[in-house]
Amino acid sequence: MKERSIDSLISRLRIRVKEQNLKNTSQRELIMAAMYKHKGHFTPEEILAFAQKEEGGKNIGIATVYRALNFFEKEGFVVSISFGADGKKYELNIKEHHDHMICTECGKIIEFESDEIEKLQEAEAAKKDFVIKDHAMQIYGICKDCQKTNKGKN
Amino acid sequence: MKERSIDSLISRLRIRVKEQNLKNTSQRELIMAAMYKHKGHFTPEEILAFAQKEEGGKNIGIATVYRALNFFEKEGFVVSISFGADGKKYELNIKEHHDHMICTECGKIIEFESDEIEKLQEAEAAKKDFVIKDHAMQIYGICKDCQKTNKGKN
DNA sequence: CTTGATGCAAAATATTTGCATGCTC
DNA sequence: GAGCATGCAAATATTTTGCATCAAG
Repeated sequence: MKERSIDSLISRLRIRVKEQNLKNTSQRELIMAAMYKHKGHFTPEEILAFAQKEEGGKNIGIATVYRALNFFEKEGFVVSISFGADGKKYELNIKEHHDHMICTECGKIIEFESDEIEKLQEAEAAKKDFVIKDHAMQIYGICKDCQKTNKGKN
Repeated sequence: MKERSIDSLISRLRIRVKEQNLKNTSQRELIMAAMYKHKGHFTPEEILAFAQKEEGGKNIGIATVYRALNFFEKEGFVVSISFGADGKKYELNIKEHHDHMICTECGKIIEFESDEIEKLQEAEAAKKDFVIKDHAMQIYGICKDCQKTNKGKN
């Protein structure tokens, strides 16, 4: 499971910004750095809180987080995942593979990877002349722990 | 690609309702029937509009749609998918497989299925002692049409 | 200096909830 | 009849936007 370093992420960010004749800002980089530190799936509000704890991030506003996340998502730095009542959550896209099992009882997210599935995805995409930029897979079900506690259901 | 009939869906709904000592209502059934007719991915507002066009659905409220969708999702009748700025969309879960390719340029959703991926998902879940109830897979990228129109990008 | 980005607050959306009343069972 | 579900409106929550100002290039 190869991961990118924060440095390579930031430099990729700067490249993408430059390519589009936009301006680089410390806020956007702080938001990315904050997401890098707190690996996982978070709401924009949570990401804001993390970013504000970063050096120099005291007064970042929520609007900036939304703007940054939308940009990151468009550029493929971030993926969003939504499940049930939990709303939309964002995660830095730093892993080679990107798949989740989500427990519908407790909301726990288990990550996994499969090269075989990856290859089959590429094969399916090729059939439809579709160029893959990113992918996400969610398996919904009952995790090990909840199977124990939740016998009589269904 | 086997699909359930609307009748089997409604009867499954009634069973789930009864099991939980809830009460069956025409609204919930109308919402399900409306989703069945308009196969695809829709926002709660869109689903409301469809349901209101159903016989006897004139004055269904948006709150009822949200309540129904939350119930349907909890019970596995419906899956939600969220991508980029498009917000959360719901789809009746009537197909055996449930996978999507989403074009990040035009938002088009291409459906596909793969038994092999299905089997691998089961294998992965087994490794983690996870009981699959449902699954969803999204491949993000550029569709055939947008590849033509959009040469110079990236 | 030009123009994109930010922070703030307001606006627009989306989603949930309280409550009186209607319907199932 | 008892109690869940509904519709409506109000309350929240979420996300976007306008605008004055800041700051990158």
